[in-house]
Amino acid sequence: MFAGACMGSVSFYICAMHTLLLNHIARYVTLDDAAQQTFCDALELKRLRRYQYLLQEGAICRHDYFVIKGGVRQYETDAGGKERIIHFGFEDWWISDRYSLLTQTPSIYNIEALEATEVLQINKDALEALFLEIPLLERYFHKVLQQAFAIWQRRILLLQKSAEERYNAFLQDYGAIEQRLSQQHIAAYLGITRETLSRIRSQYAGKI
Amino acid sequence: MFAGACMGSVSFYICAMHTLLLNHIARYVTLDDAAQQTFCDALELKRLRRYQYLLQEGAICRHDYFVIKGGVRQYETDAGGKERIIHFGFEDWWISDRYSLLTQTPSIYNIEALEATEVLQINKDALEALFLEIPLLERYFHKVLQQAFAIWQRRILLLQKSAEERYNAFLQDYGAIEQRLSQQHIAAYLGITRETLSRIRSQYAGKI
DNA sequence: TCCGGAATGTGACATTTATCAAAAAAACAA
DNA sequence: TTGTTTTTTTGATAAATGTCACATTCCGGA
Repeated sequence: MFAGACMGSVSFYICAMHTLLLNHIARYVTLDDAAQQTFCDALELKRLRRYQYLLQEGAICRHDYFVIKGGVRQYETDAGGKERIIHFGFEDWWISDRYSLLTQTPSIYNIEALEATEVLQINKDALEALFLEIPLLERYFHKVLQQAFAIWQRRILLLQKSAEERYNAFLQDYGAIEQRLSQQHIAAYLGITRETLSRIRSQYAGKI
Repeated sequence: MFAGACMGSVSFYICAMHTLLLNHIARYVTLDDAAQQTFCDALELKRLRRYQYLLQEGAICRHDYFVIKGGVRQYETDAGGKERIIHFGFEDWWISDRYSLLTQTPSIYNIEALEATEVLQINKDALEALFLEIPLLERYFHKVLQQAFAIWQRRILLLQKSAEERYNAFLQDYGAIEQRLSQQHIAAYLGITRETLSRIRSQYAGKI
């Protein structure tokens, strides 16, 4: 167990499970050991089986989640029962319902594990408290959000284009995780039906 | 002239043009007078006539802009010459090409004044330097970005819905600025043609 | 006031995508 | 393996939206 591995001398409080996140942070800011320790202390590991929820519609989102293993999807179920995926989260990605987290109102989204998944979660209030203590930490989260924002801006442009263009862009951006997703999830992410996606794909098969 | 009004004793360095922005900041964090002064010193006023560009395709975006009067649109012109508006900016909104700003690569967007407009601009590097000096300032920008992100998340969901639903949501969210926009700009924002928008609107006329 | 250009509205038709139904293929469990 | 369920593919058809052409309205400048 990870918890066990964390016991013992002080130097072992930072566990293997934290390294992915600490490396991620190191790409943006340089935290000293004490700050790393303080931050890691606020993290909690959460394991999910496939189909298990990280967040369910109607609940208030109180955590930000960093995926260290596996993958999740964040989706809305509309009045007609159709699912629209607005975001995926795989290794090295932060995920949560930012709107619910910000306003502390019930979420309209579900976040569900696509496979066996492990995330590190941090409580919103705990994180905000840490920002006061460690300004560099806020700088990290700010930078990560800036990057995410830039990507989402691009996505908005994409959603205004044809089904085929969206799929091409998806392959470019998410080629690495394409094999881990079902067609219907890709379609739900692109805002098209699985039938349309299937037809686009079969066109390609002919061309290649 | 504003510049003139700013001359004289030290207590007048913060000008009328800054109050909208300072009030905006005050809604998120509390800056002391010195910090306000330092921040305002980094700002520059820019006036635009209608149709004038704040940013042109191909240029590297080096500023973040806060609109204090008037309005702008941020749009892409695609290969077929069709314009897609990804964002508007009116009073009390920050606007810029976050991707270009972040990566310092040429922008694919134009930002153009829709009417006579005044913005306060701040240089990216100057702002980052200020973040080190005034951590609360980074907190403010982080919070503003969080809020913008939440709104954009919602927009992505909307873009996956029907033309009519998008228009309804637009009226809800931007009812206040609807009269200041032309139909074709609204259509370009919603990702539909102006003909389709015109037809949706004429349906309503019948219902009311 | 009138004129000319831009924006908006309308109709006919084309294209894209969704919907529904069912078959084929793949994944999974006993 | 075999049987069962889920996912993907395929076809026929419907609905939504786009395109093109042109009429109408709106608006600012001479």
